[in-house]
Amino acid sequence: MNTRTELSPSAQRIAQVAQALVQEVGYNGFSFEHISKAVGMRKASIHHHFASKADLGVAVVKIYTRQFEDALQTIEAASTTAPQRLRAYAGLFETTYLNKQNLCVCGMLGAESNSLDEAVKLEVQRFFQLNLDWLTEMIAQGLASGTLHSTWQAPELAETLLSMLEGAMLVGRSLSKPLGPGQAGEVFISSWVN
Amino acid sequence: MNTRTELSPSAQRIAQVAQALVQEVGYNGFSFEHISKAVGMRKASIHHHFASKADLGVAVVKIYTRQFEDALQTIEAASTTAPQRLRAYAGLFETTYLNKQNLCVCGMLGAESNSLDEAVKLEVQRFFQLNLDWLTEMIAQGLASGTLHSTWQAPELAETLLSMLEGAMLVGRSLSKPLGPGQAGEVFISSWVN
DNA sequence: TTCAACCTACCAACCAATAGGTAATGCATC
DNA sequence: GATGCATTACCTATTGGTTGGTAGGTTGAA
Repeated sequence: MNTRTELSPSAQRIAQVAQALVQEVGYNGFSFEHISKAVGMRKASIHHHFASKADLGVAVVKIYTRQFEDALQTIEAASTTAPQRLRAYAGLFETTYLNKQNLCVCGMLGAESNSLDEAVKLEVQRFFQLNLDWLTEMIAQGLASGTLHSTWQAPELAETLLSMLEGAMLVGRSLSKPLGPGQAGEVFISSWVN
Repeated sequence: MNTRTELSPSAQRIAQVAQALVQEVGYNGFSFEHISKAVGMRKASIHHHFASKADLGVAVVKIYTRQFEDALQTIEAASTTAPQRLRAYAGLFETTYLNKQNLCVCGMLGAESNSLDEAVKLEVQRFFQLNLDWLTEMIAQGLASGTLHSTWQAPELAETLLSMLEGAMLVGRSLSKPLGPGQAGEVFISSWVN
């Protein structure tokens, strides 16, 4: 299935609502009935657009991942140094959190990993790997050019940063913190910048 | 309800199984029927020990939190410097993860926060606050005594470290990483140790 | 130009399975 | 004989999903 294949307007609305529900209550926390009410369409019609819940889940993650990819490209275009880019990256998570203390779609699904259909799980995996790859490259560039300093290698730093941002959303929501992963990101990133 | 009130052997087994299920598939991912099968008791009998799912959830988190408190005391008794203690702390998470790539009970429930009964949510909050308080104190001691160095204050460092450990479990599970939060913890902690 | 064939979008009604939870009862043992 | 533990049987609501159908638009050949 081509990610760029555009969905019908109805399908888009459904996917949008589904994404919001995943971020709010998780994959196991919502049903077709919830979506049905939110979009004002009968359950059977939801099934017309997405045959199964797994199909819907896959679509949601694919769209989310694509948007993230676009955001990463925008960051690369808008800034040049690694510190700038990493801070902008952390900003993506902060922005998500600031909206109703939303979790990252894949953070939520990652937690629920074990109860997801294989296809959904795979898409979530792809999202994380994509993020790690991008972060690793940015950090490696920073280390090589001297804008970042650490005794650790880029891959470990990338994984640690991503973990921290995901975790900060989770902890923040639990404690109803007004601010999210932005601060944690800054604490971490600043330790590599001289 | 007194946390120290001991549960009957059956209730303990139920709570144990429930904890494992929370860590595996989350609060919304299991039912009384799952527990029933695992402990070899009828669904109605589970209800005899825990009137509602929320009651069971509260009990699980309370037990988990108590065990964590014990572990923190053990760490304080077994080591003296902040770096040692923080590394042992990260070790708690690593140990959890190494067992079937389990998530922290409260990491999982924190993600599902929005769909939890208030009582469960509150217990999860208590767990996180307790962890933050302990970490903050340990880090503050380290900063004061010179075994740790950072331009940041103890509370921010504590929150960042906790977030990172929680997040690392989530990301690790999603990518089926054999190693969990231990490495991320080390990356972070080592940046404060000279 | 018309008409049949074929789409897409949507719907009411229904299905079996599962959800959390209740009631009444048996059976120990203290 | 009350108390604690477990059972069978049952309840209602909800779950993801299916069936059979309608309404409206495209298409393409006669």
